[in-house]
Amino acid sequence: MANYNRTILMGNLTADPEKRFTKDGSAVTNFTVAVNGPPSKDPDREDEVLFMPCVTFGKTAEAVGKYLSKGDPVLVDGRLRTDKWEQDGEKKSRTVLRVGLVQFLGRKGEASGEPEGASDGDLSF
Amino acid sequence: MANYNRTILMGNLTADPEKRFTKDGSAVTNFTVAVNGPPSKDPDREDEVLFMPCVTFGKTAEAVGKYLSKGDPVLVDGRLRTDKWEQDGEKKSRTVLRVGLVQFLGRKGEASGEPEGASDGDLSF
Amino acid sequence: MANYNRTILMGNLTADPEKRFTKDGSAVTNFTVAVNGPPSKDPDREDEVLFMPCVTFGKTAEAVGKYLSKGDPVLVDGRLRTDKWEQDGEKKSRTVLRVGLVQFLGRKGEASGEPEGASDGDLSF
Amino acid sequence: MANYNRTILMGNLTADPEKRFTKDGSAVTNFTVAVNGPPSKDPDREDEVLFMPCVTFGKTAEAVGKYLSKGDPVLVDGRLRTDKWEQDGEKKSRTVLRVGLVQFLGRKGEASGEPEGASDGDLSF
DNA sequence: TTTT
DNA sequence: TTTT
Repeated sequence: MANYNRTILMGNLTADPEKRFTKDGSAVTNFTVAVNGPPSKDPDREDEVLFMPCVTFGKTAEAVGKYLSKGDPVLVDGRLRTDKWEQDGEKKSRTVLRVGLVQFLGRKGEASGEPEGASDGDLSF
Repeated sequence: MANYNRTILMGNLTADPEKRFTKDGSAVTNFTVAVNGPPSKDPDREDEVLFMPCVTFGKTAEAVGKYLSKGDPVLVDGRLRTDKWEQDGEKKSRTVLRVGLVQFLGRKGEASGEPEGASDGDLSF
Repeated sequence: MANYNRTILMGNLTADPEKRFTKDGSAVTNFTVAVNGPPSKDPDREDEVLFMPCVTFGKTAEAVGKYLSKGDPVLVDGRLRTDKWEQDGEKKSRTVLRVGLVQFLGRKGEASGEPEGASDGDLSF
Repeated sequence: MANYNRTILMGNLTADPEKRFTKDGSAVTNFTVAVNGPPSKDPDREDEVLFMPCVTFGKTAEAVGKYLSKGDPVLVDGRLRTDKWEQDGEKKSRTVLRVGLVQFLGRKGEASGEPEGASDGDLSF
């Protein structure tokens, strides 16, 4: 059976990333990327915004926790996953992006030509 | 501000697509694509599956409604969007894929070499 | 038969774009994007760089010709195509990216937080 | 500086893949994928076809050499690279896709629903 | 819950 | 809610 799963987003962090550690000591970092759609032509409709919850692991998680903060622009590349859990006996689910590669695109409102780096999970050139 | 939004998935329809029409007569078709992850190594954890709700519009929506059904393999290419609504006074949201391009990959369990077509939204070669 | 063709690159213009017009008056703009690979670990090997020749048409071509110049960072999204021609009786070919969407990512060495725009071919959100 | 490089193609092998081994014994497999564009509306112009030279390494290269042959449909995901060499004192270059992930989509003209596998480079779900 |  |  044929399966493929790839998402590429560019946008801004809605808040500082949250880093935690698993029992075996490896980092897991969560953050949300806001990706704006085009300005709506209809003045009564607000612009479309995608708020995408993201997770990273390992080295990438370390880098994200260390270098990114609220408002920073990033490009993320990863695979979508349905997260499932129960809350008050109710089944809940949401789509999360498991990010393999993060490209830092500068700081919030700062120079773009230069200072970024890449946190390249396992996706080498 | 820099934004980009692209998702490419390959998987199978979880059910027959649901076609409806807007007031102005254009088609809107909803369906869900199941994308399997790799078989889990841990026998106690079930395999990861992504269930991605998809929407299509216009000509693509017509084609999807006409040619696809439960189980059929497809490749979809589109942009993610956060859908928001209220239910019993509670704010709800979920991520939906607005599909621009659908590639039919044959019918459920049928020959793949030949019979597919493409429903190419506005994304021409 | 099933076909799909998508390329997403982020890099910098190697030179000012070249705009021309077709007989029917629509714009065609050519440019090349340099995409750097990761720094080579082997000090004797030079870093990998991709030089990708790109073409754009219509409104996107106008915008590229007007707003981009040598060194500017961009994200491009499009489809690859094999260009063929004859030179001195020899058959030549090369791969070119037909760009549908260009995201301006600021000017060479300039602020990134703000001044970019998007030239969105036919790929609406 | 911000760089990103991703290509996703679906098409058919133009010939049997060619496997060789590096001095250190790891496999390198070359093949070309033909990706058809939409049927040309102009009957005098032949349809666009992309012929993309691809390389794979390691485990993926083994799998490609073992399971794929001329005509087989595949999805490939990777990064573009400019290959340079000299021929008769002339500098030559061409674009090649360094494939990280290969999805087998069945055999030439065979059933698609079932028999494929994935050769997942380092790009796990 | 949200970013620019 | 789920597909192969």
